[in-house]
Amino acid sequence: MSLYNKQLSASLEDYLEAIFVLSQTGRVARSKDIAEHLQVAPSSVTGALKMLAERQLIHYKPYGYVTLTDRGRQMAGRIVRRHEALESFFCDILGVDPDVAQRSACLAEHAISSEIASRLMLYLEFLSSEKQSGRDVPRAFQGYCRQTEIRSQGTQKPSHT
Amino acid sequence: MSLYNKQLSASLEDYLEAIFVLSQTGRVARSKDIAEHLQVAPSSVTGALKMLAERQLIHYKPYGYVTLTDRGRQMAGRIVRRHEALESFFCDILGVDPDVAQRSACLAEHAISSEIASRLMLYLEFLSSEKQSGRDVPRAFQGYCRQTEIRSQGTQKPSHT
DNA sequence: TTGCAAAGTTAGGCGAACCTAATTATCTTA
DNA sequence: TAAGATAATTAGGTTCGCCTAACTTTGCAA
Repeated sequence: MSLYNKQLSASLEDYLEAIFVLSQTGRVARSKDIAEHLQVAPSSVTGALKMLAERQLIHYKPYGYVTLTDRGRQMAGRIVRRHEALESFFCDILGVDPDVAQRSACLAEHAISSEIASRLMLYLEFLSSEKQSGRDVPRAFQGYCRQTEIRSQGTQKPSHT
Repeated sequence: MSLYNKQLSASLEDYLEAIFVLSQTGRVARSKDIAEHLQVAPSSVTGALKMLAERQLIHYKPYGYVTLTDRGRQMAGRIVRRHEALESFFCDILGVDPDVAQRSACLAEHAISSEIASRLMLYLEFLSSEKQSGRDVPRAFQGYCRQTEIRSQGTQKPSHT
């Protein structure tokens, strides 16, 4: 009846991801850093850390440093890879503004199943291999987008600038 | 200070979408139908309908039928198109199980920006046009997936069946 | 070494979104 | 047309995730 196997909410996934990311750049993840990274109040972090500790995803003692358990690092890694795959797809394939891509990836990473995540990674790999074979799909798509813009020139409603 | 322009939560978007979908199949969307469609208790529907009415997205009177306003239909349409684009991408391009694709689309539709949504639709269009020109990218990807499966045959950890 | 600033936690409260149970309204049909 | 069935709403409660304010702990500097 413990929380050990209960799956994480989107919010807790964000905390776990933040700890992972911060652990990589600086050496330890402090509450303050996590709070800043996620733009929440420090007291919200405390609550989240307790939840993650109950699930044995982090080592946590009040007033102490936060580190990931093996389990936690594994799970955080999955989330980060998911995020990166989505961000890369939005930005590099769809050609969306990097900042927008980052923000949407942050939300969508909690929404897609693991089956979709792994397929997406494979798809990105596939497009890379295609490029090496001289078929640059993203580039062709860029061209298609430009064409479409031109084709729809006259059909736009007039802008108010 | 009204809610008119406040943007919808994921949950309210789901209700709006359900009303739209139900209005298309049967003629009117009853509370009961919405509740069944979204798998929530009828009393939850009542609360949501009040919120949507405050935002002038539906016509709602207690015990009466629910219909979309023009504004509501417009917004619901955007959500549905988003959903369809995601579902199609997951299923037709990535080759994921239709049921899984449907479920993830339902969640991800609330996560992606409108810029990404329109780009994704354009990308699907692009792949169709490519197919007509004899370049079937999804099919090539399928082949790539099969290859990868074969290549990684020996590197799998043994299954316990 | 003490004493203050910074960091972290606890306490208490709020809104969103759901639930169950009880009540009210509407519909149907005998 | 009146009663019972069905649908919808209200009332009240739970959980989650956040907040502010007050407090405690820690660490650094004089």
